[in-house]
Amino acid sequence: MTKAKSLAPPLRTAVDGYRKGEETRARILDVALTEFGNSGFSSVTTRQIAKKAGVNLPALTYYFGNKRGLYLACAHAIVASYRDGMAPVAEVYYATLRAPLVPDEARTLLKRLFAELARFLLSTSGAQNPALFVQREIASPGPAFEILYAELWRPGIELVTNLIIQASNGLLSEKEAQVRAVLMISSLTGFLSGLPVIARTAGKADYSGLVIAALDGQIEALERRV
Amino acid sequence: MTKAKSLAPPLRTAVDGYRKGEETRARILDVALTEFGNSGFSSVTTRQIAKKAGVNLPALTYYFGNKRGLYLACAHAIVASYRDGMAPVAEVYYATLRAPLVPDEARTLLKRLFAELARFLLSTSGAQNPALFVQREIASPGPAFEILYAELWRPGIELVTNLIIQASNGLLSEKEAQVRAVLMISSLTGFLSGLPVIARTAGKADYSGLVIAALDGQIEALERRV
DNA sequence: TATCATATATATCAAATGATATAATTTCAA
DNA sequence: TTGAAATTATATCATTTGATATATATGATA
Repeated sequence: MTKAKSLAPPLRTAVDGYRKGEETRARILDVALTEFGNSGFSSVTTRQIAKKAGVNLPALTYYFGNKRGLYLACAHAIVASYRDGMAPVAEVYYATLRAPLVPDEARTLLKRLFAELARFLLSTSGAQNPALFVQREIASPGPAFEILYAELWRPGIELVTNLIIQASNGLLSEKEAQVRAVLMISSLTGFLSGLPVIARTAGKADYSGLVIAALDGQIEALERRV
Repeated sequence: MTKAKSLAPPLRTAVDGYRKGEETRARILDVALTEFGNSGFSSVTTRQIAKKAGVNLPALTYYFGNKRGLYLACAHAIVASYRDGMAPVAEVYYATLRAPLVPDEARTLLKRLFAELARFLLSTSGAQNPALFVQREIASPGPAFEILYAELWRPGIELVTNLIIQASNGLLSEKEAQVRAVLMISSLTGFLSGLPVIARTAGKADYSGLVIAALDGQIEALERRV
């Protein structure tokens, strides 16, 4: 019964194949990340991507199956990139879940976490904007929602919520802390979306310092009293 | 030379015409606001809108010229809706620009402003989500960018920046205050985008109280010392 | 160098989509 | 009631778009 689809392309993975092929694959993925990140799934045409990547249309099919597959590959690449970029602080996650923290420790960890995140997000070189990609997918779920939700959003919110609760010395309920977590993270990604618009009037600059300072203020202001 | 395009449809406006026509127009606009707001310009097809509005395809052309025209009409409707919804606080805007304020006054005004905004945004009934519409258009400029930027974004940021400067008793520079303004507003709109996802785990609820409390905390924490 | 898997290119398809010409119907005022 | 303006419906077009069949070229390896 299993009709062998004899002509189905081998669908290059990231490991096998010749060197040049992998380069092309990477180039396509790179362009796709930029385009999808800036404009979203359905605004971008496969032809646009092919053209900007300097390949012809069937190359996308050859390497990624179809448009959706390419989009999913972008999502996976973003998850991996976050993993790498946030590795220094990732350990914090597990540390937090293991032992309870003194409020001031939690506060410090929160600050470090957000500083790292802000730096990572604001530093992503060039036109590529993974945060926008994620934000869009969360705001209106598309093909990559489940991945990004499960791999980035949920664990991120959970970690921050957890730290906020501990920083507030238990003064904030789970729900209150969660709201604050979402607000803080959203403010960062939202800031990134607005950045080109801000630069429009205020000029380009390195905002990471200012953003981190503002976030530190927010963290410092978390409920303290017992 | 001016060739009279004799057959060009009159392009119904909101004022003239028969009653039933205006109702149909409103119905189309309503559906468009929902669909565009949830999925963005290019994800939504004119057929989808026509179907959900219970009209046939040429009706969109008849009332709005083309897809882009319909999208722009949505943007204008959103601007008008904000104007109405925020009218109670709009006066604050002009008051602020006229006379300088004592820091505590500015703080109070900021709180009132954000409370009103949060209530307005979180209360928008049903599936319609104008904040998402605006956010998307700011993040990746489309046909309605100029309108929304000039009518909502810029004045909003300016007002909040202004108030923050005054609340901080001049301790914060224009740029610092602007960053904080963008962060605070972004956190709100970002929260809205995330709301359906939050409800996924935490259940539906009225979050406006919690959000307002969190924002109040942020405002309270603005630099005070002289 | 011969050979075969890998990679790129050409040409084309079918469906979806925005838009329009045009016909039928409805509404309201005279 | 009637007639013109306003509204709704039908049928159809031209592009765009994602995708594929298929041909050619390239690179590794025996």
